[in-house]
Formats: sequence, C-alpha cells, structure tokens
Amino acid sequence: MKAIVDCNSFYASCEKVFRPELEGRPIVVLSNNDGCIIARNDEAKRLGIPMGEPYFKAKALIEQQKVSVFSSNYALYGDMSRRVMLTLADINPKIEVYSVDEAFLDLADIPIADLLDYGRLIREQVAVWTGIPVSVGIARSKTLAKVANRLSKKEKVKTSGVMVLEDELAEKEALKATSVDDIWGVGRRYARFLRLNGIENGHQLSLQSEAWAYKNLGGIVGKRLIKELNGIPCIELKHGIDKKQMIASTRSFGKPVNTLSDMKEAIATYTSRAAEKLRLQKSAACCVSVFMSTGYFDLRQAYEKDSRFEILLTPTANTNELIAYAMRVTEKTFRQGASYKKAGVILSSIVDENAIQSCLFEPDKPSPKSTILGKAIDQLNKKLGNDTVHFAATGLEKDWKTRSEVRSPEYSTKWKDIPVVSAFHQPKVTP
DNA sequence: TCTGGGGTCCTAGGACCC
DNA sequence: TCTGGGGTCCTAGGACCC
Repeated sequence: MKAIVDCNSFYASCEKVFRPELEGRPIVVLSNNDGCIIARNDEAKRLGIPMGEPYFKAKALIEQQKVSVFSSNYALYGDMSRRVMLTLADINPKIEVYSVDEAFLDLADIPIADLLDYGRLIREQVAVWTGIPVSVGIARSKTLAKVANRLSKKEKVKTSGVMVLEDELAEKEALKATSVDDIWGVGRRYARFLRLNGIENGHQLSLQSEAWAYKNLGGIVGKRLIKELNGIPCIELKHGIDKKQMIASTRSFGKPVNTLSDMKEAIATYTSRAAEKLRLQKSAACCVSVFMSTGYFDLRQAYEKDSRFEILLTPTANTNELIAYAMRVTEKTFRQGASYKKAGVILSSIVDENAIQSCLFEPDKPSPKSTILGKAIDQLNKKLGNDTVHFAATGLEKDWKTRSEVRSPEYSTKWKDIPVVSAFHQPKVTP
C-alpha cells in the first residue's frame, strides 16, 4: 500500500501558523504580481471564492467579508515544506517528495489493519511538529491513494482526514464518488473527451479497456491510468531528488515594459536567478531561451508573443556568460512599439558541472575566473542576504518589478523576521 | 489598473545510419 | 514491369501535474 500525504490549503495554512489569531477567519493567498487567488482556507472556500480567480474580481467580496489577504511568500512556504517533509521522513524514510505540499510514502511493511492508525499518527505528528494540517489517502496505487486523499478532505469530519481503501469494494465506492475531472492524470482535455463518451466517474473509467485508453488517452499513459485505477500499481515511488532538466525564471511585470533597456534589465535579472538555481544543483546549461509577451487579457492590443534561443558551444553556469547570451537573444526578440506584460528565461540542455564537454573552438570556456567569481557571489549572497552582490545589468530601480503588496515576513528564514514571543505569568483565577 | 510560475513525460515525425 | 528493411536520435508540441 501507498500513502499520499497532502497539506490542507498549504499556503494559507503556512500563513496561519504565524498568525494564530486568524483561526476561524477566511484567508486567501495571491499568486505573483498579486494576480490570482491560488490558495484559500476552508472558510474562504465556503464564501465561494474560486481557485484561480483574478484578485480584482474577488476584491469586493474579500473586503466585505474581511478576508485576510497575503501576497505569496515562497521563502516561507519553502521552509515550511522542508519541515513537513523532514517530519514525514522521520516517520517513514521510504518517501517521495512529490511537490511543495505532497509526499508519497511506501507502506508495504505496515499491516493492512494498522493503516488507519498509521495515517492518524502521521497527521498528529505533522500537526504537532509544524502546525500544518494534512490529509492522508492510502490505497494500492498512487492514483487510488490520490482518490482516497481527496475524499478524506471532502468528508473531513467523517474521516478525520485519513482514508484507507482497504479492499476492492472500498476502491469501487470511492471511484464512484469521484468524477473523472478529479482523477489524477485526467486534465481538462481528457475530462471533456471522457464526458462526451458518457464516462462520468472514476469507476466507469476503470472499466474501460487498456487498448481503448491507449488509443484515446495519450498512449502508454492512458494504459497505466486504467491499471492504476484497478489497483495494479504502475507508477512507482521515486527516491532521491533528480536534478532539474530545465530551469526557468519568468515573471509578469508590475507595469508594462516598453523599452529595450527595461526589458534587458528584467531578462538579466531572471537570467541571474536561473543561473543561481543552476549552480545550486551543480549543473551547467547549453541552451538559453528568452520569451516575452503582451497581456493576454488586454483588449487594447493584439496578443503578441515571441521567443528565441541560442545554443552555447560550451555549457556554463556562469551568470556573466549566460547574461551575455540572453542579452543578444533579447535584442533580437524585442519589438519596438510593443507593450510587454510578461517575460522569462529558460535554461535547458542541462548537464552535470563535472561533465562539461569543452569545445574545440572555445578552449578557455567556461572561464575559470568567472566560475570562481560566481561561487564567491553565491557565498556572499547566502551569508549576507539575497542580492547583496549582483550584476549591474540587472538594474537598480527595477521599475517593472512584480507587485507584492501584502507579503508576510519571512518568519522562519530571516533573522530580523523571527517572531518575538512575550511570555508572562498570569495568576490563575479560581471561580 | 487589474488574470501565476515552474515543471515532467510521451508521441509523432523527420533526419539520419547501415 | 520493377527500387528494402531495420534501426536510432532528436525536437516540437501536446498532455498532464502542483
């Protein structure tokens, strides 16, 4: 059996840990640029605020209902995620960290009869050690565990946040209660297709033939999905963390960018962020892509997007070299007269830093001096705070910077943001 | 005024090899 | 009249995930 442990309303829960007075109050967390609502606690969901709703559309309701609003604070969520995952790994080292707020656990060694208690133990331990509420779904395959997890959340009171699909009957009931859109691996496209073919819930989907799924649901992926729904695991737990094959840094602008110099500043900033991530995982990249686009929802101008890339002869993780390439690509891609809303950099063709194949025609690349410089900059920024030292190309004013107007402090990762707790003794009053 | 960001896996089809 | 067979590698694009 496998478990999926999923943090409830993760970002909203992280904010609440440090603001206990918000207990019982609705909370939402916004995407970058304070654009969309990407997390809501139960109280906010009950007010009918949909996931992914643009903030400005929900603003009236939010103000009227006195919903607490937070800009996203990824430093905080990343650190809380790390604490949750460490807690889970402490309980069960056979763990796959699947996303910032989810992990799969291998429960092959736990007797079926003990699984419910085991799930409850996980919930309690994580709650006590981190303050984050989680839900636990347990079943024979990852896909079925996901189904169980979702139902445990939906019927939180009845299931107390843990659901085990202990036999085929339980699997069948759970699948009947789950519409196809809510099955892991069925996205918008397939859901529409399935509904058109009269397949509404997970149980109906599980009855389809593998050949049919192969033909209609993305080949081998569809075939696996059918097996997983029938309790035959096809997606095994992955242990250890893989290096990323692609590293991106992309942002919407706080206000439109119309000049090449602003665009270059933004792209240089994103490039240096992506290069940091690249060095953090001890890799180098061969391909630098740059894209930029106008506002998708802007009716005053036609939507416009363009991207270009350049291949480096020698892979590198040096910010200065990557910026130089990115600037060239930016100049070719930028169109004078366009009003850009969003841009980004993607580094790909990633190799291990120990496996850099040097090029016959570039014997001195990557430049050893730049490599040493990069390491020194990373160390300074780690010790003294992000952006203590940066490349001039990334600009100073950053007029285009992403909006983030209601960001909470970095309670757990910044010395000056650590909460101060005042404790005092209050004599007990006996009635 | 105003709508996020960062990933993975798979397949089809083209280019190429012997 | 008539022109083989069996492969690999790479990329773009589509689907999905959180």
